[in-house]
Amino acid sequence: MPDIQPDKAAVAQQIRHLQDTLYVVNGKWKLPILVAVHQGNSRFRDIQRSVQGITTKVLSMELKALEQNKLVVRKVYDTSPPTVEYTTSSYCDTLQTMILEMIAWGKNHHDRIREE
Amino acid sequence: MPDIQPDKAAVAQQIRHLQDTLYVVNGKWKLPILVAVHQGNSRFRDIQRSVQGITTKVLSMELKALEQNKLVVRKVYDTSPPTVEYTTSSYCDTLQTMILEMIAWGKNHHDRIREE
DNA sequence: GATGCCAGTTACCTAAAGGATGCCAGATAT
DNA sequence: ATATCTGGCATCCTTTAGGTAACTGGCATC
Repeated sequence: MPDIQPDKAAVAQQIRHLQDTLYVVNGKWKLPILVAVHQGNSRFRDIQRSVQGITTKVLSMELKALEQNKLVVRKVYDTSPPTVEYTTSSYCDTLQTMILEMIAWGKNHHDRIREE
Repeated sequence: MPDIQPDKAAVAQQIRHLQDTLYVVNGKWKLPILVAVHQGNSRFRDIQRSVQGITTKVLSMELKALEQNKLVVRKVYDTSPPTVEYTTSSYCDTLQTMILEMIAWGKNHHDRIREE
């Protein structure tokens, strides 16, 4: 009976939330793509050039996934040839502080590694 | 000559920092494990029970990787049988705000998904 | 009229991540 | 005495992420 420890349940809950986030932004590329798009790269090739090393196939797949998760918006303009524009959604903005934290940590970590 | 756009370089730099972070905490399990350990689960089996669904093999591998990245500390006590204790390092604390942001976002995202 | 740009798609392949199962040895609990 | 706990390791297998390369079809440019 005293086996039930409420804080263990709370920790488990936190871990589940964390895993929900990881599920959406998993992989090498999703967050870098979001940053690139958010910073104004709206065209497919521009994004590809910003995110060093990504191939067209992977970028195409990742953009689709991000669109499904409502983080980016894809608009096609009926020009000739058709123009495609990617933008980040307002929902994507809710990720901003998290991403900024990750960028800051990465910078700090990089400096730290170089010191060794 | 006017091809060089300084803010493009800055964006590229940010993306690189982000990728450095992703490199350290990549995969399904590393951050959940860190949370579990940080919250006081110091024994192997306790961690395994906290991080739902992880197998001993994967946990063992991930703990080694985290130890190599100086995020967790492994101590063996010379009892019989030997007791093994995992704790988070002080360096790991620098990840805290980032992780808290991720947990918060995951919670919010989960609620948002359920509304649909 | 050949080349290159755009926004991708398709097919194929490899490496790595992750999962399933079984095992060990000493100790404690039933 | 036997069942279970500890901290893992070894083996085998499946899945998936990601990479390579080639191609498309309209338009513009050289």
